[in-house]
Amino acid sequence: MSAEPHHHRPSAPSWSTHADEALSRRGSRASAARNAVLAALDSQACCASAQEIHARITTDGTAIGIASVYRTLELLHGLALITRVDTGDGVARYEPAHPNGEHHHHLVCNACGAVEAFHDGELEAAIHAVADRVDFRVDAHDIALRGACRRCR
Amino acid sequence: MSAEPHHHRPSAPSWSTHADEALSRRGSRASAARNAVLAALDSQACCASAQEIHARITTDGTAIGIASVYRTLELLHGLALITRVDTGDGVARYEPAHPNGEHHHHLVCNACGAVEAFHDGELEAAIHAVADRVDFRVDAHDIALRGACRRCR
DNA sequence: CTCTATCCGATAATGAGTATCATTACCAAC
DNA sequence: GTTGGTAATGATACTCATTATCGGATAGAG
Repeated sequence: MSAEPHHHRPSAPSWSTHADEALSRRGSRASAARNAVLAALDSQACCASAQEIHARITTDGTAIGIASVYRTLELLHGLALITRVDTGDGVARYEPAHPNGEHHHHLVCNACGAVEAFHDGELEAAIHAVADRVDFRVDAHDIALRGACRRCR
Repeated sequence: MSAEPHHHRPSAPSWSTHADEALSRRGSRASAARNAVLAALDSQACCASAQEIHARITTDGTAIGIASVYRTLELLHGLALITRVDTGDGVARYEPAHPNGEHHHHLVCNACGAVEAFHDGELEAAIHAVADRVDFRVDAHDIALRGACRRCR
């Protein structure tokens, strides 16, 4: 296992480095397709669909098959390295899952489909309280608030 | 606004009656297909997909087209008479939305796909607090807790 | 009863996601 | 450096939920 490169770049604890390591540990091999998907995920602001990710990679000059995007996303999701976000339009979107458990939830505009992120500590606390109370082992939670964004209101 | 019928029958304030009235008010016509879908929704325990609803109606001896099920669900959803539940398996499920705003959320088993319902007042309160704080008009919220049900744990 | 807007059901089209499979390429061992 | 086992790739065929289309049926007002 190679040592972690302790660079002088504070702005990039880089989720993709974390993901890369987890994949290596898992015995997965590096490849152009996988690197491109990791890089795309790392640089996206919020969630993105498989096709959006593929389009961006293609635009950036790397030609990879759409199947590889789906495969990589499935693999990453299985390892809990990315989170699937379902906005209700029949398209799965994904975003990096940070190892410290830090995460956010989404505001979905019913009119234009825009997605915004928010975080709220009390909401998280309420979720955890419920999780302790039910007869169910809760591993994750998805919350979406739906309505109208500022522009569509 | 008509008075709420204060019957001696606590088990049947009947959502479908409420839905029927809302549809008539809207100028929609009654039909065998629509009635069958309303009845199916009214009698289901939790959420059901379009195909499940269609299968049940067919089994019960009424032959209607699958397109009518989708059409009716779309109409009802547009009037906020039903709620769409997305469990992440690419299939939309629906359940009656009760006029008093009473609703529940879902526990989804990642292993077997089972869906259970739960309700929690504090969670609702936390949601409303967030809704007031964000720059977004929040009309509805979806919450899904994912993990393993008792049998799959 | 007639007329017309609405709804119906069968089916074709759409589109996201998955399975298949021959080929390619990583990488540990030699 | 070469090699061999095997995972990964990409093109494409496929599945399947959902939507669009369209000719015919029907509710329900007048």
